[in-house]
Parts: sequence; structure tokens; C-alpha cells
Amino acid sequence: MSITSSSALDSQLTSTWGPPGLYSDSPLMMSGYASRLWSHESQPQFWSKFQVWEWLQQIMDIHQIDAASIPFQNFDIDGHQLCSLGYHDFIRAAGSVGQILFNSIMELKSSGQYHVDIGQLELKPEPDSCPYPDVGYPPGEIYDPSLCSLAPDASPTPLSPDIKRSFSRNHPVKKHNPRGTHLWEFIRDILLNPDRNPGLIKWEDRTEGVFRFLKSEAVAQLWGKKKNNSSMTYEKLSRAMRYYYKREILERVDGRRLVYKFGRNARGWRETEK
DNA sequence: ACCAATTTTCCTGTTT
DNA sequence: TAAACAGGAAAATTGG
Repeated sequence: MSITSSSALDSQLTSTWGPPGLYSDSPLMMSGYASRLWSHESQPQFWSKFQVWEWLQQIMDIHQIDAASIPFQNFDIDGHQLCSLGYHDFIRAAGSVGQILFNSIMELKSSGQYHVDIGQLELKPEPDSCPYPDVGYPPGEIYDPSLCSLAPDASPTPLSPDIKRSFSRNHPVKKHNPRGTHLWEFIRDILLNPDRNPGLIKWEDRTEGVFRFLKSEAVAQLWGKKKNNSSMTYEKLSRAMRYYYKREILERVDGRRLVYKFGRNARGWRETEK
């Protein structure tokens, strides 16, 4: 089957995300880079301070953020302490970058496997093209107020020792993490980067987790690009979305076309993650 | 090489 | 009528 490469969609994607195939070689980058750094790692709650520091470096690297833009001394903590931090703690400690760090650590905690935001690794933007909605921020443009509506002042402040909270040790362990970034996470990350999301998906009800596809085929193309599958369509993407209902990653929203809602098993989309 | 999770692909039928 | 929605069935991918 051939993809629907209508000139409109094509030019939209091209002008917005850069030429097709731009990232086709990126997965290799990840297998070398990430696996070399992290192959022996297990779970973040058992990291040493040094490992936390390594993780920070890694994330900053991936997102091409100047390491000087966040106070590393705020993260002079071990993995257990790191895992006990909430969303606000990350925002306090690292400003808008805290969002990225929070997402990363949530990913690691829930997966039980060691894959640092593989999707974001894969989608390293070209310097002269617009970045993907779910990738790093260009240097000098790190602060994005819309990402931190709960932290109007995103300037990092030192963490007090009392930020440590009790952290349940009974995490659900997931055995499989086939592709690192799943479809629902991809969708979520687009929603979490409104400035890098040129009207592809929009929140309908932010607190309830209801959202709507505005450009369904464009999102499908983007998803396909990420998976190196140029024949992805909304038809097929939506089938995968429907499988999420049973797993309660998504809830049904009937009667409203292109509208979905995050379910109880979807993590990391809330403004305030408990 | 096998296993399992997660899509991807295809399809038929229904709804908006 | 076109675009979405619904799911069943089966193939394909991929990390373990």
C-alpha cells in the first residue's frame, strides 16, 4: 500500500518536521550510545549518586540542553531519593527541564527496564530543522512556561532535604518494553509539548485527560516516521489506540470523533502527578 | 530459536 | 459519501 502523500500533508510535515528520512539512521545512534552507557544498569531506585549524575548528563545530552542550565547540585542524591521526588520537586530543582527529567524517571520506574526515553533518543533533531514535538529543546530556548503551568517561576532553586518522601518499594515490574516508546507515550509527549505541536493534537479537558486529534493523518505520519514505517495511517494507528481500551490505558469517549481519554494505566500526562 | 507484548495490516460491518 | 469507529484475525517486530 502506498501512503497518502497528498501534497498538502507532505508539505506540512516537511516544513514542520524537516525532510522525510532525516531521522532514519537515528536508531543506530541509540543502540550505540545508550546501550554503551546503560547496558548494565537496572532500576533507578538503586542508583548511586554517581549514577544519578550520569543519568542527568545523559538526559541533557539527548535533549541538547546546556548542562549549565540546571544546577546539578540539586541532584546530589541517590536513586532512592530521586525516585521519591514528585513532579513539583523536579520543576523546583530544574525548572522546565524538570518536566523532561520527571518524564524520564517515571518511564524508568514504571518500566523496570533501562531505557532512557528511547523515543527521544531516536528523534534527535537536526540543528537547522524544526524539532519533533517530543524531543529536546534548542539551546537558549529551554524555558517553556506552558510546560510548567504549575511552576510559574521555573527558575531552579536548591532542594531542601525534606523533599524526600517515603517511596513505596512495590513497583509493578514490567517484563517487556518492546519498543521503548509506545504509541500512547508518543501521543502523550506530543500533548506535553504544545509549543512544538503545531496543532496536531489538542487537549479537550486537560485535567480529565481528554484530547482530540486535529490532524489525524499527520500524527500517523509522524508516528510512522518514528517507527520507520512510511505507510502508517490513522486507520492503523487508531486500531492500536483501540487496543488500549482493554488495558485501560485509554478510556472510551463515544460519540466524539477523534477524541480519546487517558485511562488509569496511562502515566505521566497529568499536570500534577502524585 | 522461542516467547510475549505491542503493534501493524487487513478486513467486514456500522456509525456519524 | 467520506471519514471514523469497532473488533476479529493474523502477521510482524523486537527485547528478553
